Amino acid sequence: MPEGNIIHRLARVHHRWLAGRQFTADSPQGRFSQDARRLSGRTLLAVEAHGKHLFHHFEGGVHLHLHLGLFGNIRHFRAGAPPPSAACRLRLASPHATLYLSGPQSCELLSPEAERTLRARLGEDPLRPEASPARAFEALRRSRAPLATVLLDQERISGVGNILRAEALFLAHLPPQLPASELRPEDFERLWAALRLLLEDAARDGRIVTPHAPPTALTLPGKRREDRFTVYDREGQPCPRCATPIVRLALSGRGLFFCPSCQAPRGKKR
DNA sequence: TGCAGATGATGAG
DNA sequence: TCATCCTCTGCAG
Repeated sequence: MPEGNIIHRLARVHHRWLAGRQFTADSPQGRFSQDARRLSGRTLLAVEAHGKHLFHHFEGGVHLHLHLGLFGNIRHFRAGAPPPSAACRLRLASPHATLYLSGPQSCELLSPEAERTLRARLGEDPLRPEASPARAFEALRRSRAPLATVLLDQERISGVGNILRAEALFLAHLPPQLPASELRPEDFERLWAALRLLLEDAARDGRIVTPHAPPTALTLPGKRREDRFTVYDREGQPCPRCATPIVRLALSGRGLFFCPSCQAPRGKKR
C-alpha cells in the first residue's frame, strides 16, 4: 500500500519511537541473514524518507535502505509482537519496539556514498523541506509523454503513486492526457499544491482521503476503500463536481481514473 | 480453497 | 509493452 505519504509517515513514526535505541536484527525468511548480522547490535540514529524510499541510519555509517514496492509491508509493535510470518524478510527488535518487514522490493545495506548516488537520481519530493517546485516543473516539462505517465516517473517527482496521481490531477483540474511539455506555470502551481495537500494530509492521517470524498470517509472506520477517493477506483460513479461518470483507462498497464468532463483536454470541455 | 488483482520498479525485446 | 519479482486480500465457487 505504499506511496510517498506512507513512507514519510513510517519515517516520522520510526524516528520518534526508535531513534536512539539499539536493535537486534535477523531474517526469519533467511534472505537478509548476512546483512542482518551486520545490523545487529547497532544503535539507530535517524530515519528519513525520500519519495517512496525509506532510510534507517545506524551507527557506524551503516544505512538500511528499504523500498516497499507494490507488496511490501512494515508492521511495528511496541510490545507483545506476535511470531513473524515465514515471509518476514527482516525483524528489528529492541526491548521497546519490534519491526517486521515483508515483501519489500529493496532491502539492502548501503554505504553513505551509495545512498547519495541513489538519492541523486530521485526527483523532487513535495514532502521534503528542500523540495524545489521550480526544478519539479522543469523536470515535468522535459517530457512530451502524457502528464499522467510522467507523474509516476520517480526521477522527475518522487513519492507519487497511482492513487495520488489520479486524485491530484482531479483536484488540479488537469487532463491526464496533456503532454507534460505543455504544462503551464499556473497548471503546475495547482498540481504542486494538490500534491502537497494530499501527501501532507495522508502522511499525518495515515491514509489518503481527498477533499471531495464523501464525508463519511473520515468518520466511518469500516468505510469501503474507494469511498475515500474522488476518482480513483470509482469507475462509473458520478464525479462530485459535475456528475459525469468517472472513466477508467489502462495507461502503461495501470488503471488511470479521471472525470472526462471536468478534466477534458483544453478546448474540449463539455 | 484457489485465483485474480493490487497504492511499484526493472529489464528484455 | 510485456514479463517478472515479491506478499496479501477479497471474492467466487
